[in-house]
Amino acid sequence: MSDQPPRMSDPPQMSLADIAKASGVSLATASRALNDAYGVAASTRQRVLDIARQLDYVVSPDAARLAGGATRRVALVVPHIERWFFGELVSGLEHELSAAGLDVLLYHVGDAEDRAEFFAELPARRKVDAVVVLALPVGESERLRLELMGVTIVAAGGQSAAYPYVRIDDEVAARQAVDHLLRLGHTRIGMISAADPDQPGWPSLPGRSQGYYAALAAAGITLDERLVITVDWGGTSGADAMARLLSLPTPPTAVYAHSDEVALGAMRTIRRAGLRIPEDISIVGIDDHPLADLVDLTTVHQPVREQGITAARMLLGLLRGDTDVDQAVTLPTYLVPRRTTAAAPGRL
Amino acid sequence: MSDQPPRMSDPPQMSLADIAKASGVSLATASRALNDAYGVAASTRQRVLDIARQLDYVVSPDAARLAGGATRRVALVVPHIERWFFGELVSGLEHELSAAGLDVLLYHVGDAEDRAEFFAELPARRKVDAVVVLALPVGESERLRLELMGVTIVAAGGQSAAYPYVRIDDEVAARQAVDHLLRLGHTRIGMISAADPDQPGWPSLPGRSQGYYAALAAAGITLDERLVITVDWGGTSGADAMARLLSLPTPPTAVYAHSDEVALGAMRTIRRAGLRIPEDISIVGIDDHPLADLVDLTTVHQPVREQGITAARMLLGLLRGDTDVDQAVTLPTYLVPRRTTAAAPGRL
DNA sequence: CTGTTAGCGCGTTCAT
DNA sequence: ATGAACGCGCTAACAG
Repeated sequence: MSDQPPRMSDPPQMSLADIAKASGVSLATASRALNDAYGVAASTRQRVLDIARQLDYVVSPDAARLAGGATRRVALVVPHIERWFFGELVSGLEHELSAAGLDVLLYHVGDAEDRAEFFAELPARRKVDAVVVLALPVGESERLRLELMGVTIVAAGGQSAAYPYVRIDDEVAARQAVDHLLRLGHTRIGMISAADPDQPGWPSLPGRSQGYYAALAAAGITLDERLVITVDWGGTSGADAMARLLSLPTPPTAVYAHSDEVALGAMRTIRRAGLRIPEDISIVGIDDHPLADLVDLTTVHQPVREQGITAARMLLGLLRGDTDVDQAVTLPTYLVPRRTTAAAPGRL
Repeated sequence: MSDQPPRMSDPPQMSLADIAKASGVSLATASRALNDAYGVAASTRQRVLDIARQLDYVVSPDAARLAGGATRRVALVVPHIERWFFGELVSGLEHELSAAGLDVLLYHVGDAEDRAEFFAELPARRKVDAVVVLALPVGESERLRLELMGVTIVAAGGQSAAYPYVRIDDEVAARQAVDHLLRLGHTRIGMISAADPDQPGWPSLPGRSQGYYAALAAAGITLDERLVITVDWGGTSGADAMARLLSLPTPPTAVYAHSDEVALGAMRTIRRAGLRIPEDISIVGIDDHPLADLVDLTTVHQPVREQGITAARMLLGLLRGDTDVDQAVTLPTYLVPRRTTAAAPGRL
């Protein structure tokens, strides 16, 4: 029942007028103080701020917005919130954004249809000051629509359109994975590529395919197209893809998967086929999913939460009008060797 | 205030007044029609609705709220958005809520500190019509704070305080897991319990411990307390706990873990110790995490996304003022036997 | 059934 | 540096 000593505040309704009166200033001055605007004596501002905090006052975003101010809201547009990668990204973004006093609106856009609807509806109502697009390609018309409404946009966990972005270099990550296999002496390396749900057959992360091609080319290995399989994202698909790889006349001695989840599926297929990892077949993924550590999967680590945090800070800077914000950040990735990769059979 | 350079003077922004005029009715009537209120001729309502849709008009939540209406926003208070369980729950909630035209605000409260702050400041105050608390125990003092917001509250993925809830029965799930082990002839069954981060040493899901105790008791097995280990949630902790279990004079022949993630960690320890699963040790988890299937982990399935969907519908009903909404829903769980459990050693 | 009117809480010109 | 007044877009009484 009894709360903390000094933190007693339950007036459900408390308006700017209240704190203005309590501070002995006018509404306008109180407003300016809270908004960090020009033309307020430092001492006055401080007094208002103190009173406001003491009274546990928060401006009503609704009223603020209506009066022409900012909404203090940011929309996160995310394709698959149930996947670890996006959860982690959202976690980082939310942390920074809410610390800055911004509210986070979550919009889950699964397929292209959801997306079209989102971009059609959101701008019309000016519900937010900014939009963070998570690893989602944004079309040109969608971009214009948003731009027109004057909302700031940032891409996190991937690059899209011409927005400021925070990402990793997928091609580099792919090369780190494949080069590792190459170094171990593998020459017959399969790739299980994760497809874009909206564009089956095409990798959703093209860089992760390009890195594979580049690595093979650099090693002077001619591509065997039968070794490349593109499937839906997810473990089950990975398992199926691996089965196809194993049924080849000459199966690969190593497999590179676009993601750890896919790699895990492949591992199950390999083991069920009675083959050993890494003695018979090596496998490497990308992401460094927390479970990768638990299954001893060799993978390429990418800093996911940090991408979210960085994107949030970038956005905050943009919103603040800073002129020196770096609008193109690529975070580093690195190989994490574990127990699913070893020298090619008969080569040690 | 600091917008993009060019101030667009072409805001396709239209108001209720516009659609009222276009429909040849008054503001009030238009409002009533849009809000599905009583006392509007069906024909009039239809006309207004048609015009509104045709003009791609959406009411401004800000103005609506300010004028005393609903915000059409719901807050999701979630502890660990990066974990699969919560992502899935959020996904289900978001889907239903946004389908009903509600916006979703995300409040991530990680540790006890976040939580204290959340409940102290109630950032969601006056911003939402309802809040959904995700698998988060709400204390009495916190409950009072929440109540202060004067909004509808629902608990999803767990029960908390006296709010309407959707959950599974953790004790039943635990019994399904442990009974399975018992049926296989195991008598020495260890438990790796996942602790509440805020209250180390105590299981965050007490029912999952109680089910274990109940199952053993029902089987007439006296509890060996050394077989129960409580660790932080997560795979690494599971691995550590398993190591302790293995170092016992007489290690268990089977292990029941509070979650699949924990079970995965335990599996790694078992395998690294040179023991075979399930020949030497059986292991079972709870959740049916998508990766459980990929590692052939026996577990108890719980419908996570469905809990989110159900909670959302419950909330919608409450908001709508329905009188016949079921405010206490417990969804069923079931055992999914896979390859990590087998008859007790020397008993087949 | 429908129209009129009065704010909701705040940012913003204008004044001073 | 500060204050007074206006209006953002909408819902909620009240009339009619």
